[in-house]
Parts: sequence; structure tokens; C-alpha cells
Amino acid sequence: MNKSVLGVAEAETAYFDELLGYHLRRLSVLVMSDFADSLAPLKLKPTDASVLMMIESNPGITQSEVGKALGILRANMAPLIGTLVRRGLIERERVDGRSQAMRLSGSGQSLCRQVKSITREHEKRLFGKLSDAAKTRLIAQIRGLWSSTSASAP
Amino acid sequence: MNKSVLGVAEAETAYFDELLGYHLRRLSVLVMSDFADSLAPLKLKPTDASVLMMIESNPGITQSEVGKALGILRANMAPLIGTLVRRGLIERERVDGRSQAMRLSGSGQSLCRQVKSITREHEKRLFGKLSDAAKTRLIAQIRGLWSSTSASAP
DNA sequence: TATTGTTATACTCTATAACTATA
DNA sequence: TATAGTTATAGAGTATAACAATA
Repeated sequence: MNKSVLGVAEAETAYFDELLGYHLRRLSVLVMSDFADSLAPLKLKPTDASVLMMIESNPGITQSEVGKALGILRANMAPLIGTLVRRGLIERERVDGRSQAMRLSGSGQSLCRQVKSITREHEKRLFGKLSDAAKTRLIAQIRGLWSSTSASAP
Repeated sequence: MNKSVLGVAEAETAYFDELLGYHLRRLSVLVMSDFADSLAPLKLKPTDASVLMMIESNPGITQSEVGKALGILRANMAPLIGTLVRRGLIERERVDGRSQAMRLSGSGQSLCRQVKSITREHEKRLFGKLSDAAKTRLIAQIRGLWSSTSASAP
């Protein structure tokens, strides 16, 4: 329900149309918007979903580890995790006096299955045009661009 | 200076790695961040730059036309344009009692040339790996994905 | 001394609503 | 009645700073 993009012009777009970054962003905004809409029935935002998936793949992971992996600041993890715990999707267990290991609860696991199913449909809807080979090649290409550049600082 | 991404994991990323949308977003965030940093010396944000370019390509265009083309709400155009006018980059001329035609001033034009030059360097830095052919193919592919989906409402 | 989790807070983006003046 | 521009404001998302408890 949030469609601010960079495109749609009847006006001359001119210079932008040669820019890969411009098209990349335009598509990314569209995809994120569709993904957010797809997850809305589960009362989850893309960030929530990614946190759940990360915990599912790494049971026992701590808040700050998830934060590092997903690029979310500790300060913002606290309320985010708090909500998921209050919804009974995540269970926490102190593992040392500071850290707490996180795991999915039963309902967290079943919600996670729904997230995966919704995500599959979403990807098929948006990228179903592409053959598996084309999709794989595209991911590899994008990853190549990423890794060549992301020599960014700590 | 704003690096929140979705990646970097030492933790298992697992499911995400098969998702085109995930990689698309990761790269898009990286590219936007680099673009914003590149424009910072000109005291322009990506949005400002896109507005200037749009006016340059469409002299006489009105605020709401630019807004429609770039997906910026009227309400948010007002302060944005106001700043650019106060900086002497844009000139406004009433064309009827409501609308005002916008044009770049002299300094707006020369700043626009700098934007283009910076943008070229930015694209070369991030996408220089790709041949022109690969880049063109990629843009076409992205545009194809966009247009097949963006049957979105007004 | 560094790290984990937390709170408080600020800034930017984006969105809605309501107003004015024109058409 | 609809449109262009404006103002005010609210809500996300993301940032910094500071603190307590622990390592």
C-alpha cells in the first residue's frame, strides 16, 4: 500500500533510463512493496520475517548476532524481538548473564512455514517469467557486483 | 554513511540465498548508499538530483508533473522544491494562477552537469565490471520484470 | 575494558488531511 | 467539481548516546 517509486513518467525520463542503478532501485522498491503486501495477512513485516527465518536456520542465535547478520542495530532489535516474543513466536533462554539464545516456538515454526510458502508464491509471481537458469545467472551476477564493491568498512 | 543492508552474515543465511528479491534489495541498498555518498559533496540527495535532472530534460514542467513522474507526493514536493529555489538552482514562473513552470537557472545547469559526471563515475565504479552489452541486457531484463508486474492502480 | 541488552531520543522519509486559490 | 500548491502532522525506519549487568 506504499508505492513511492522512481518511475511511471509521461515526462521525458531521459538520463535515468541509461542508469542501471535507477532500474535496480525501481524494481527493488516494487518487489519489496509486493513482498510487504504478501506478508501482511500474517501480521509480519519483511524485517520480522527475515528475523524469524534467521532464527529458524540458526537455532540458539543471539539478538546481536541476528542484528549483525541482517544489518539491524542492537538498539532496534530490542523492541522488534520483544514483539515477536510477546506474540509467542520466539522463546528466549539466558545462555550467559548477558546473551540470550533464541529459538522458534511451535507456532513460530508453523508461521515460518507459511512465510516460506508466501515467499515462494511472491517470487513466482514476480519472477516466474524467468527460467530457473536465468534466475540463477541473475543472482550470480548480482552477487558478483555486490562482492566486488562491499569492501566497506566495519 | 548509512549502511543497513540485509546481508553480511556469518550466520547461515539459508533460505534467503535462493531469493532473487533478497539479492536485488541488498544490491539496491548498496548502490543507493554509494550514490548518496557520491552526491553529498554537492549537498544534494538522490531525490534532489532526480528532480533537477527531470527539470533539465523537461523545461517548463510543473511541480505536480515532476511529482507524478518520480513518485513524490505533492505535499512533499513543496519543501523539496522550496529548498532548491532558495539555493538558486531552479526558477519558477506562474503559467496560470495555480501552476508554475520550472526551469534550471544557470547555476542549476552547471550543478546538473556535475551530477551527471558524478553519476557516470558512480555507475562505472559499481558496474564497471559489466560489459556494455551485459549492462544493456540487464537493464532490459529488469525493465521486463517491472513492466510485467506494474499493472498497479493509479 | 568490551559486549549484550535496553531505553530514550532524533532525524529522515513517506503518508494523510485540510486549507487556499484558481480553473 | 477538480486541480496546484501549501501547511501541519503522524507514522515508519534508522541513527546516536547513555546506562546496567556481565564477561
